Amino acid sequence: MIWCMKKASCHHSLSEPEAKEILRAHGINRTKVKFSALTALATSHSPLSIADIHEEIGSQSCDISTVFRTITQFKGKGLVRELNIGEDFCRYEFIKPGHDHHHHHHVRCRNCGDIQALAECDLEIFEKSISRLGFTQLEHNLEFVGTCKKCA
Amino acid sequence: MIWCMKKASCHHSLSEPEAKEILRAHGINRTKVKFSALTALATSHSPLSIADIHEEIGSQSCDISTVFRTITQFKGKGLVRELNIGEDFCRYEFIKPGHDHHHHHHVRCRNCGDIQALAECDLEIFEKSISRLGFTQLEHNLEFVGTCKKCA
DNA sequence: GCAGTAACTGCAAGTCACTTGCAATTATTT
DNA sequence: AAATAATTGCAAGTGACTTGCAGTTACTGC
Repeated sequence: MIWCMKKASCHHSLSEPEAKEILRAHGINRTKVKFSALTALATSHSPLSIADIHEEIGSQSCDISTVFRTITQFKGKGLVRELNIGEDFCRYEFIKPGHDHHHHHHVRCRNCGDIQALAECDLEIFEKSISRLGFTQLEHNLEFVGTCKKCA
Repeated sequence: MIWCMKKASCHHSLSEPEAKEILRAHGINRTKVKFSALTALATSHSPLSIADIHEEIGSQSCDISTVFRTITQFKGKGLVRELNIGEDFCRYEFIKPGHDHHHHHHVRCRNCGDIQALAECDLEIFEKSISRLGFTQLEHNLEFVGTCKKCA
């Protein structure tokens, strides 16, 4: 079980035709909001909040409720992973279809909010023990909060 | 790094004089609400939500905002640990002063909501790696969600 | 005990993330 | 191009949690 750090979070380049194909393949209408939200998520270096995405799209160009609905849809299609990093809102991370989304966790600075991704994790040891309790379909959520160099 | 399960969550018996002494020692006035909240937390077999505690005290006998304020105070004094187990509210766990509060995590059934505590964990390996990034005062939060036997 | 001070409380209103109903618009299908 | 289905803006609604304020209660020093 090796734990090491990655400098950047998962970041994908996403060409326009690629984005449109993803939407089509998932039965999502190709509207400006869906396209912009997908692109924002795919090209971001760190997980985005709904407000971040709304901002990115252009907050006056669309209603925030539409962003909420869009992300709910993306989540349902497996296009994003929802993160809870001890903030009072969720963040979302793009999962590129076809590419193995390597499961990982994050460290957030409690002061400046900077988020860094950790390398892939293997918590099978835990999950095996827990499954002996009779639990199935286990999901785990492991997040760290600390004070980063800049804020120390 | 050994992971094993405990059947029950941390549960303490707490005599009335003991409870009163804890409040006194922490500079908290001994009111009915503080006393009842402390006792409810200490004797519970699983982490309680604010609504749980309010219920326990007697929902008509005190305002829920008072419960929020009480728990905020307890948290500030280190009497409770706040848990986020993927619900849209927090749960609180009593930390008995003087007794080593062994750090542990939980499994929650996504269906019935049952929560079970896991044995003490040692995530020092992780934290050492993360501290090499320059992060200090690390806290981590690891929670599992699964489907329990009854709900499978 | 008793007055003075500080902590606590109920109530009502407010915040913030997130949801929902509805009617109008836009994308996709045929 | 018409029919159908998905998407959207707007406004109102949840639910957890917070806050201002004025009245009450607990603690402190005498």
